[in-house]
Amino acid sequence: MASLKDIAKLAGVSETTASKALNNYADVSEETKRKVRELAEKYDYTPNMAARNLARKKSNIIGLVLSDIRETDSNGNIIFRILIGAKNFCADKDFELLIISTDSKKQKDKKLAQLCRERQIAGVIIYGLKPGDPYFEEIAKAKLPCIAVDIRIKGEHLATVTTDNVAAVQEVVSHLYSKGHRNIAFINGLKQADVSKYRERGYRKALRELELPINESYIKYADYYEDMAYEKTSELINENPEVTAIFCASDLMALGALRAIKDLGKAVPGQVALVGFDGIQLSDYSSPRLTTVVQDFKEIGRVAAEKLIKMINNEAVEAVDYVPYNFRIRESI
Amino acid sequence: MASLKDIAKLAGVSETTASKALNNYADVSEETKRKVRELAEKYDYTPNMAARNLARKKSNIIGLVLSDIRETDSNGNIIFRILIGAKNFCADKDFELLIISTDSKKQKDKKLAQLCRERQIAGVIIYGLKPGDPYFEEIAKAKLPCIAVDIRIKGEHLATVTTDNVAAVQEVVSHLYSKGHRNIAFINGLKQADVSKYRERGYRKALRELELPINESYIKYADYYEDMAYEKTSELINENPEVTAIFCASDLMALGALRAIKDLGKAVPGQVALVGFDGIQLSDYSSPRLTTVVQDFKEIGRVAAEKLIKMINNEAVEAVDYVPYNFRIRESI
DNA sequence: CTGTTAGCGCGTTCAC
DNA sequence: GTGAACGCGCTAACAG
Repeated sequence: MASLKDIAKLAGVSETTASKALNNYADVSEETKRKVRELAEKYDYTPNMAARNLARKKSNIIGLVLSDIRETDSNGNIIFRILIGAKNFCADKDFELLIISTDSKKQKDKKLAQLCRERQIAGVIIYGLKPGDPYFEEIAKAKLPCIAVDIRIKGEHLATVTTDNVAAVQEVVSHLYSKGHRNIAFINGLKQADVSKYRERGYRKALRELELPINESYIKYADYYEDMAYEKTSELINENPEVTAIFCASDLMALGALRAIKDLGKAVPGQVALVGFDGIQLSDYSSPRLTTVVQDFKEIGRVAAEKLIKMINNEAVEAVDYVPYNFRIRESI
Repeated sequence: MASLKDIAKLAGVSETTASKALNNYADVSEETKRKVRELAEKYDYTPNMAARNLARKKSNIIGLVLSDIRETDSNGNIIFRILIGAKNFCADKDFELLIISTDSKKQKDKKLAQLCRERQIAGVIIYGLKPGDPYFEEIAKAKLPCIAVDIRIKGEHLATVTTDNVAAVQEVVSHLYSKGHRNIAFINGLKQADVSKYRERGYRKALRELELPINESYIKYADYYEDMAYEKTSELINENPEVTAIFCASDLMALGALRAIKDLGKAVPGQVALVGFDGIQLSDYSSPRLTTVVQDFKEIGRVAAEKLIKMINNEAVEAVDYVPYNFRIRESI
């Protein structure tokens, strides 16, 4: 409960001097500094950040904007990992990370800019926003420093952090090819999502470079739902029994695909090789254990926070940062 | 960027009147209120919470204190669910939820009270603190309103939210008994943890009430680690081949136990029935799917936030709240 | 009903 | 080296 005023009084100096002493200003005698600091230590003094930010007209708070979170989602872990990565970095830099959870409805009630003003937020990291969400447009227009995870938005105050989806998928497909597969199908996620587009781009590019024909009936969209992936996979295999490998744009969909393949009486990896994407915990516990592209979400969160803080400090940053992924080969291929 | 001052100026009234109008004070004419509110709406005015809290000498911020979080932990999801539950409730009550992540080292550097002062935190929810952590003692002594999840700490400013572990385990054991099992073993977690104590109490109580002998060699401690559970289970079964049912104090340990049982050439549930605890996502994906006590972590988070806010408002609350669990019977028994 | 004064806890000129 | 004065954005107590 000790305030700067208390410490100043105890030290027999003005608040100004006490403040300067604690902030290590050059124009305060060592003797005074020592005294003030001792007292501060003794009484567990800690500056009130809100008051400090108010006075400095600055803020050390950044927001993590999450849209439509469902705690039951398999991606709960993904969000959590991003959160931890960002949080840890912020802690190191004496920044505060505030979670802002919204949904499409809430976004109509209050602008992001208002939320940020209300909470003194200097910049935001966004994850999970869908095209069409009100914030989506607002961010592009506003001048709020913003890092978009997995979404490409262009602008002076905007930057992106993501996994190199194109390269990752190319690596997957090439590896499948090298194992002898020639009929490689693709269960993609929600068509509108940016990541889906890039993953599909990687798939098509890989096939072209390998001089394999692109069979449009080999591409299905299961919107990142496990059950939908089950259905689409059944469909796929019934229509194209010659398929020997399936790449899914998420592990959860791969799990759905796995069930479908088994239910069709085919063996994984014996008759159909299966690859997922994300590297969620479940992928390591299925049987067979899933070969997948492990994304480093914690690092994504860290890099996002790092870039955002740089932007807030008016330092230049790259428009897009790619965080290394890890193609982890396990039992399903 | 519009401030109260701006709105007041535009409306041609004093800041005070503008403030009163926006906060719906009775002693402001409807006419003035309307005018001020219109302007506020027009310019997207939102009060700066930090400044408001400063002036009111109150805070609408509560902290969620998390210790030693590892994003790779299976309990990442648990923490996340608690977080969402608490967050949603806070959002409804216009409270802010701030995550405070610490570890045993950090706890030595800065007291919890300091962290809270720094961030204007009115009260905290703690989860995952271990006995011996510096904060543990501090919380008992300090006067900070505090809700401990899964930990019993007594005190005026303290309360607990948890699952009724004793009852849950009794239900598990009784059910196993009703299925004909008489040799029921127990893989417990970290002996020092509060939840472990209560789960063990439930186990012993159930056996007593069923008039089954308590065989101490049926009780092992695997500290909530999957690998350790694997070893302890192997040990258990080798020493006591007559065991036909094993209850594990966490799903993750149950997964380790499952591997052990299979590796020993026994079938689940054919030769050994297996029950877990927690209801993590993995429990629903193992084969066989795990029978388990599903804890409602989101609700735990919600109740924790609700109680804490009541305490902050000086309302009376129960010392302990039990959040309903769900004994979910699946394939492993 | 409205405005003046004062202050929350802190940082920043700018004289002294 | 030091401190008085002022302001950050807002609210509370009190006059008018």
